[in-house]
Amino acid sequence: MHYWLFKTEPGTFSIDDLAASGLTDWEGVRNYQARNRLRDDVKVGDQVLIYHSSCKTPAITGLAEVSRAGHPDPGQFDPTSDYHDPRATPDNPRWIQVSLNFLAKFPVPLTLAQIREEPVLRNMELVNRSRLSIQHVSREDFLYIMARMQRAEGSQ
DNA sequence: GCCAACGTTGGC
DNA sequence: GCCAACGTTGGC
Repeated sequence: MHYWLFKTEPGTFSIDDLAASGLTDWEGVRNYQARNRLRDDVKVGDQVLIYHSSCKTPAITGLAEVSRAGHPDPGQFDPTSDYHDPRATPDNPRWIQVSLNFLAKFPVPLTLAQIREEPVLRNMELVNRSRLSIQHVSREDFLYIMARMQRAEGSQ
C-alpha cells in the first residue's frame, strides 16, 4: 500500500466534481516523472490525497483510492483533445492515467500554509518539490494528515 | 500579473 | 550529451 497526493486545479476538476461523479480517470498528466509513477508505482487500493492548486487557497481537500492501475490516457490519441500528443500512437502510448474512486471530502481543508507551518510535514514533496503533480506521501505523513482531519471533523 | 523554480526542446 | 533558450507551474 502506497500513499499519494495528486494535484488538480479546482477550476478544471475539483474534489466536488469527484464527489459528484464518484469516480474519474485521472487524465492529462504530461510530465515524465509523474507519468513514470502512474505507470510503475501507483497500484489498485493505494490512497490518494486530492490537492487543489492554482487557486485562492491551495489545500488538501479530500481522499480517493486507486480503482484501476496505469493504462494509456486516451486524450493523447485524440486530435481534438487539449491533451493530444501527435508523437503518441496506440501501439506506442506515451502518457498514462489511473482511475480513482471518491472516498471523502474533508469538511475542513488542510491548507498549504498550514502544511508549511507543521514541522512534522516539512519533508513532504509538496513543500520541497511542489511542481511534481503526482507526489509520493510517506505512511507517517499520511497517517498524521488523516488524524488531523479527523480531529478537525470532530471539533466541528 | 509577477516571477522563481523547474521541465523540455533542440542545435551543436 | 551539454546547455542555452524557452515554456510552464503555481504560490503570492
